[in-house]
Amino acid sequence: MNSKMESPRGPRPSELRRVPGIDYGDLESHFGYALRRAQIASFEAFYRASAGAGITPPRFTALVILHANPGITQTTLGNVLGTARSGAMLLTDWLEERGLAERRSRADDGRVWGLFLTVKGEALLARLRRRVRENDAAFARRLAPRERSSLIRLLNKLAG
Amino acid sequence: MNSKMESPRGPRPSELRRVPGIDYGDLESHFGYALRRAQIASFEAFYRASAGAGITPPRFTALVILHANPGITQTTLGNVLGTARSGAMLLTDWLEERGLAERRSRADDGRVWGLFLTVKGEALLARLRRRVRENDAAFARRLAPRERSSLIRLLNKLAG
DNA sequence: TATTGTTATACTCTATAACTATA
DNA sequence: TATAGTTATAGAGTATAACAATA
Repeated sequence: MNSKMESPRGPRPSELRRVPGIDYGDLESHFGYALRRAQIASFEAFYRASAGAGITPPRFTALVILHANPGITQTTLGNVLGTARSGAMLLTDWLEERGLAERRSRADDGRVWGLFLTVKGEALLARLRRRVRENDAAFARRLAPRERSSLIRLLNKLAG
Repeated sequence: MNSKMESPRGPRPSELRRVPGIDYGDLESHFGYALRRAQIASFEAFYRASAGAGITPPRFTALVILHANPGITQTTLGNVLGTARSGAMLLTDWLEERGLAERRSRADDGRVWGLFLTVKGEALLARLRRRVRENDAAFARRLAPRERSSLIRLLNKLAG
């Protein structure tokens, strides 16, 4: 791991742990609140796994998508990530500056770039994938095996 | 509802819907990704319910907490919301400027404010609570009744 | 005309650090 | 000394709008 950490400032996952003596009202019965709490907990787990590489969840998603869909355009990447074109551009810049991805011009359409992971990008993804998976598994260990598959299924059903 | 909408710009929940023809790799099997997708979907539902009032999920949480814990301090509110003191301050300012909450000095400790909802704040909370609950229920209708209680239980177990 | 990538700009959220008043 | 609130500042993320090149 590199000892030079990126972005020591800026938004990191907050704690959102229970504060003793506080009455949370009916918050616990809301799906929105329960999802928010669980997602923040999972963010924490992710950051522990990817600390030092500067890889956030959206960036990790971009690496996975580029690996599985070589030659994808920036606009499509933005659609997958749910961001505007300009955001996909900044993300692509970030990856390219670090030599993780590259833009290649495409003969069939002069307007678009095809995006590809570099060898370095593929290597980082392979390393991260292992650690993220381990961390995801460790995080999920709070549940019984049957509960885990049940939760994934329910979440995907809920997300539509 | 007021026709004057707040913050027409700025971050709103993005879509993050499946893009046809894209290979998502093993993203679906990650808890982090499934949680993120489900949470964004629930954000969308929340924003539909609270559109126009400028109430975000953290602000709604603050209203609920202030209602259930009258006289709470800003620092404690920040702990509940998982934000720094300065963030709790800005949130309190926002609520106070709109006449939803007020700061009262406390005789026992000159350093702190006691925070309270105003009559207007209580009224807004009552209205929002109904609509948020309805929307939460509509959102959850994608699941069978037994699945809903199961999901809430699993999420809370996961969040710790 | 419509779309892609780009650039410029603005806004929200939230963190850190230093300051003041009080404990 | 420690803590609450405050203020100032900075940074990340992301949106909108306008522009040039290409379809």
